[in-house]
Amino acid sequence: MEAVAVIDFETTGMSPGYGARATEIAAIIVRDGQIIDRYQSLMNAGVSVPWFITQLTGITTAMVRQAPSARQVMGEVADFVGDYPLVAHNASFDKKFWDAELAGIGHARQQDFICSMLLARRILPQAPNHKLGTLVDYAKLPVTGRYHRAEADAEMTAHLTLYLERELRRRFGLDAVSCQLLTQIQKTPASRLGDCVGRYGSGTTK
DNA sequence: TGCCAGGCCCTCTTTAGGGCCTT
Repeated sequence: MEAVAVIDFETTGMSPGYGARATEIAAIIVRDGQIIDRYQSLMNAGVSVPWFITQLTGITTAMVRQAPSARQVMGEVADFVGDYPLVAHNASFDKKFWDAELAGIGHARQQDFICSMLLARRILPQAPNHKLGTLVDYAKLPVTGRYHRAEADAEMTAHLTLYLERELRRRFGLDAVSCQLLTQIQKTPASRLGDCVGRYGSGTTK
């Protein structure tokens, strides 16, 4: 698989359209089957952290008020990931915040998202459910820190993505898995996974 | 204080409803 940037946001709520802001972001660069670089920072968007979010994440209003500005952090992380494809667990969530926070500093996203949750639904339909924590446990992947903190969740999403890549290679005898194949698998029902791999994984089968 | 979303997927579907997943 080509290099990708696995990202995870912690936020004050579910939707930037209703005033929620990012409080923390992490980005993990994965290349040649391993993690090669990482970025993590809390960020101060000038908002308070709701009590239930602090209970969930451990991130407090005091912590974000001591953090660098959202403008600074988003500029740094955008430079860090460059034009690598972005991977996130339930990417529709992180995509909303990535686009909204970048728009806040006058930038626009320049790459596509790949969703590890949609991939897991296709490749591991037998898993008990497709929450990140359940999949980490199911695949016996390392728990790299506290759930609901950006760096730990991003790192576990990176390990999950590599596991899904290995599963595809093992199950279909592929030499390599491209981002194009992963993008197509996202759009394909689980029942047609084999057809999708046959069509878009062509040229890489053993 | 409590509330607010939305894309995807399945089915008791498609002129819809509800669960999953993210914070």
